[in-house]
Amino acid sequence: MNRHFFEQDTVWVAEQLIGCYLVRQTDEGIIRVQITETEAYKGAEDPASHAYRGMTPRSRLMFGEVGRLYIYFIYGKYFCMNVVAHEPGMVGAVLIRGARPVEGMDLIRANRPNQSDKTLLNGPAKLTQGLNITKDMNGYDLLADPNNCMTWLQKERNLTTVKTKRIGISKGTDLLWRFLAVDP
DNA sequence: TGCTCGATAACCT
DNA sequence: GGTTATCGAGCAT
Repeated sequence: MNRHFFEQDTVWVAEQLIGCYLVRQTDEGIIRVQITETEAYKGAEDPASHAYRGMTPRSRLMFGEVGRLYIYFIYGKYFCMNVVAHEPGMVGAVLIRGARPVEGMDLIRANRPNQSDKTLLNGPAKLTQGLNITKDMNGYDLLADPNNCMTWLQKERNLTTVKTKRIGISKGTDLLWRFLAVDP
């Protein structure tokens, strides 16, 4: 996983991220998950994107250096996590919508008590809750990882993936920019 | 300065 | 399957 990987078309990166791992380091220990669901959001050409109307204080990271996290607060209670990814001079980020626990199940459960295995990380806000990711990691560079908080791990093989319409949005619903791993 | 609504999830029935 | 909690960004006054 290097900077160049994220400096490519946002939709392509969204698809490629399926099957990759996120390694989260906390005081309590290590959490490792495999990404199973993503969505691509672009710039002026994507009416569902936070960057659609140009740069704002919130969306400015989507215009900036690739590989950084863009985390935003939504519905008064939740956080969603994106990775900035776009071709040079372009705008975009990939929303990480879901993952599968690989290591640190007890830590994930501690972050999300009383949840079944199915509902542990199968949603963007559930994921950030399970990995204990909040606004303070907005702008964090997973490729530099100075504080050893979280980093990427390359997938060892491609998973079978399907492409669908993005969900939970009211505009740009015709684009097939959502990717998810087919359950084995 | 005010108002609307959202890239949602949890908790009901 | 339907409802609600909850608040900030963005845009209109």
